[in-house]
Amino acid sequence: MTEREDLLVGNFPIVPKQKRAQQKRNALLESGRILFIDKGYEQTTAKDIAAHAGVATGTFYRYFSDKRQLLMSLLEDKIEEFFPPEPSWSTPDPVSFIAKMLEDHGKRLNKFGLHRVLQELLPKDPELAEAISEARRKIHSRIYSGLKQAFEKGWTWKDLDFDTVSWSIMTLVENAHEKEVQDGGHVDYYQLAKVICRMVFPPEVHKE
Amino acid sequence: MTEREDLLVGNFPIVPKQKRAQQKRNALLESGRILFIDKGYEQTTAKDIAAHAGVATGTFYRYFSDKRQLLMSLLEDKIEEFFPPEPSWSTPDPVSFIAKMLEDHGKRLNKFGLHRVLQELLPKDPELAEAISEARRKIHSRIYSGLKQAFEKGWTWKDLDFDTVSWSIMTLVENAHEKEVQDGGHVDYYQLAKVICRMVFPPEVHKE
Amino acid sequence: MTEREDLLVGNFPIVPKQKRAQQKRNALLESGRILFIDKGYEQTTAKDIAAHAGVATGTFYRYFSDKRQLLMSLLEDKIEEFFPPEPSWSTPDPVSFIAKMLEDHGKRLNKFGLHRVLQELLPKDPELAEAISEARRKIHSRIYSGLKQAFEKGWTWKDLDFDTVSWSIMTLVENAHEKEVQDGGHVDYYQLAKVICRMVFPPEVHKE
Amino acid sequence: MTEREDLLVGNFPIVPKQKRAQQKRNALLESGRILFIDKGYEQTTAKDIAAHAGVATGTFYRYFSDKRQLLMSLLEDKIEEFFPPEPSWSTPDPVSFIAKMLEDHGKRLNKFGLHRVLQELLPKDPELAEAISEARRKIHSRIYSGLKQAFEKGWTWKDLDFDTVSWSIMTLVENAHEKEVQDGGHVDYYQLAKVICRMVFPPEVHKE
DNA sequence: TATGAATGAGCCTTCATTCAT
DNA sequence: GATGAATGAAGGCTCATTCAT
Repeated sequence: MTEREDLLVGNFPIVPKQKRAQQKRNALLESGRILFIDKGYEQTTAKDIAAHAGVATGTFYRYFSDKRQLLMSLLEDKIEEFFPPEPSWSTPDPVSFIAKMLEDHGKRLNKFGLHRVLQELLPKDPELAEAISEARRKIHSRIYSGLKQAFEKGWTWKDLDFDTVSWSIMTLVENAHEKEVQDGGHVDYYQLAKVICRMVFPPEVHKE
Repeated sequence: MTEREDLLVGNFPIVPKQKRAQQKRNALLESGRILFIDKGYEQTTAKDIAAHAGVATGTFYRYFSDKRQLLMSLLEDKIEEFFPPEPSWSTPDPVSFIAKMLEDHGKRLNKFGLHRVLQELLPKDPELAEAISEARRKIHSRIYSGLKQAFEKGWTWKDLDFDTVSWSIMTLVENAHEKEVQDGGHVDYYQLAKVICRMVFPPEVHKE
Repeated sequence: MTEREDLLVGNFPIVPKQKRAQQKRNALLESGRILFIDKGYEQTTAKDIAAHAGVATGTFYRYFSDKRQLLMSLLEDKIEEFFPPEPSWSTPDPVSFIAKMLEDHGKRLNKFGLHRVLQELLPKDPELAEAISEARRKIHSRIYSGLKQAFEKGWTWKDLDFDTVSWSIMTLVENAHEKEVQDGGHVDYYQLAKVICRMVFPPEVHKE
Repeated sequence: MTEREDLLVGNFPIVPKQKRAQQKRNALLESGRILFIDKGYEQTTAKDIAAHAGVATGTFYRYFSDKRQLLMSLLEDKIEEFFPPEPSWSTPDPVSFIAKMLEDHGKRLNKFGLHRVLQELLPKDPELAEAISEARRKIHSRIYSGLKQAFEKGWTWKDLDFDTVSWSIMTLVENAHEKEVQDGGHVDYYQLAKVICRMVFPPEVHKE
C-alpha cells in the first residue's frame, strides 16, 4: 500500500510510522467510511468524523488535509474492488462461473459501501470522476477483449457487437449488487448469469 | 403517485393563482433546474437561484419553503420522464421498436438532466429515495407483466426468469443515456435493442 | 469620496446606496477604527467589530470582504491626513508658520489614530507598505522642491543637502505627534519649528 | 534596567545550567529571532521556532513559557543595542564623530533586526511598551545632559531648547537606519551628522 | 407581495499549550 | 529531559432563513 499511497492522495501529513498513529489513522478512516455511508459526504463534517473516532477535531487534521483526502485514502485502497474480475467464457460452465463472480463482486461492493458516496461526489470532483472513468474504461476493455477471443473461437453470436455487449455486461454487473438494497429482495445471480450468457452465446453453444 | 405527491412536496406556499406569480414560480423552478445541473444541489444556494431568476432572495421563500421543496416540485412535474414506456413485444419489429424507445427515453432523460442531482440527494433524503424506489417498482412491474404476456404467447425463452430479465432491461434502459456522457461515444441503440431482445426471445422467434 | 472608493479597496460588496446601509457601514468603520487602535489589528476579530457596531457577524461581511479591507477603507479616506502640508519658506515668519503646521498635523494624526496599526501591518502587507512608501515619497519630493526653491533664492545654507534635510524634516514632522504620547509631555512645536528652520537657514537669513 | 529585567521576562523555567541545555536555548532564541524578522511575530508559531531550531514542540516550552517570553529574552540581551552611544560634542571633529556613530548604530540596529517586531508588539504589550519607553527616556536624558554640558561650555546656540533638540537628535538617529530600507537608497551619514550639528552649534563654533 | 439587509448557527481550519511515553 | 501527538478554543467565513420596510 505504501507505494501507491500518493496515487490519488498526495502524501500530505506524514506517513504515520508509529503503531498508535496508524491505529488512529485507521479509526478515522473507518469512522469516515461509516459516516459517509450513513449520512452522505456533504452531511458529514470533519468534526463528526473526529468525534466518531473518539479524537479531537484538530487530530483529524494531523492525519488528513481535509474530508476529501480522507475519502481519497479510503478509495485508494479499495478502488480495485470496483473492478469485477474478467468473466471467463472458456469455462466448462460459464453460467456458474459468472454467477459466482457476480455474487463475490456484489458482496465486495456491499461491504465497501461507498458507491453511493461516489455518486454524490462525481459531479463536483472532476479528478475523482476521471479516476473512476479510467477504471471503467479498463473494465470495459477487459470484457471487450474477452468477448473478442470467444468470438474468434466461434463461440458467440456471429453478429456480436462487442462494444454494446461489453457495456451491457459491465452495467449489469455494476448494478447487480444494488438490486438487493433497492427492492429488499435478493438477486438471483444464477439467473442473471444466464441472461448475460444469452447476450453472448447462441443456444447451441450454450449446451456445449 | 398522485396521492403521495403533496406528501413529497408539502402544500406549503399555496399554488399561486395570479399569472405573475406563476411566471415567477416557473422562473425559479427553471433557474433551480439549471443551477442544480450545473453546480450540483449542495453547491447551489437559494440566493443563487433567486438571483438567476431575477428576483430577491426573500421571494424565493414565498414560493418554496426551501431548496429541497423546489427540487421536489421540479421532480413532481417530471418524475414521469423517468418511466421508460413499456416495451411492446408484440410488434412486427420489436428490435426497432425498442431501439426507438431507448433513444427517445435517453433524449428525454438528458433533457431532464436531474439524474445526477438525484444521486446526490438519495443518501440524505429517504423520502425521495422511497419515491424513486416506488417509481422503479412500477416500471419493473410493467416490464414484468409485458414479459409475462409474451411468455404466455409462447414467444420467449421457456425458462425466462421474469424478475431477472425485467430488472436487466430496466437497468440497461436507465443507464443507456449515461453511456454517451461517459465515454463521449454515442450509443448504438439498435445494437442495445438487439441485446435486449436476445435476453427475451430465442433466435427462432426473433426471425418471426 | 465616492470617486476614490476603489483606490485601495476594490469595490467588493456593493457600494451601499441606502442611507441605512451607509450608516451601518460607517458604524462598522468606526468600530473597526476604535478596536484596531485599542487592541491592535491582529487582536481584533471581525466578530469583535461587528459586535461593537451592534450588528451580527454576517453583516460585517456584507460590507467588507474582510478585516483588511475594512482597514483599507479606513485608510483610503484618511491617507491624505498623513501628508503634512508643504512647509512654506517664503513666509514672513517661517518658524511660526511651521510651528502652526506641525501642531495642526499632529492633531490630525492623533485624531486619526491608526499610525500604530499601520506599523503593525507594514511588515506583512506589502501592498499597503507600497502605498505608504508611495505617500512618503510624495511628501519627500514636495519638501525637497520647496527647499530647492528656497535655495535658489539664496535663503538657505549654501551647502544644503536637499535629500538629507528633506528626510530629516519629514522624519521630525512624522514623529512629532508621537512625542506627546510617548513622554506624556507636550511638544513645544515652536521650538521644533525653530530647529527645523536652523537646519535650513543660516542665522543671518533667519532674522530677515 | 537590570532590576526590572526579570520583571519583563519572568523567571519561569530556570536558567538552565547544563551546556547542552544552554545550546538548545540559544538555538531557540536564534531561530525565534530569524523567524520573527522574516515572517513577523504573529505569523511565527512556537512550532515553527522549535522546528527551525531542530527540537520538538514540547521542548520549546521547557525553555520558554511562551512565544512572548522568548521575544523578551531576545530583547533583554540586546536592548542596549537600541541605545545610540552618547554623541560627544567635545571632539575635534564632531561631525565625523557623529557620522561614525550614526553608521555604527545603524549597522547594529540592522543586524539586530527586531525593530519591526517591536512595532508589531507595542500596541498589545503595555509592559514592553513601558520598557521601551523607559529606554527612550534614558537615551533622551543622556543626550540632554550632553547638550547641557556643551551649552555650559558656550558652544551651542544660546537659545538651545535642550528637550526639543535632544528629541530631534534621538528621532533622527532612531530612524536613520530605516531610510536605507525605505527608499532603497543609502543614507549619507555625514550629511545627516552635519544637520544634527547645525541644530546644536551656531556656524562660528562649527568652524572651530 | 417583493425586497434584500440582517441574522447567527455552524463549518473549516489553525495553533498555543498540555501530556503520555 | 525530550518528544510530538493530542487537544480544543477561537477565528474566518458562508448561507439558509427571517423580517422590517
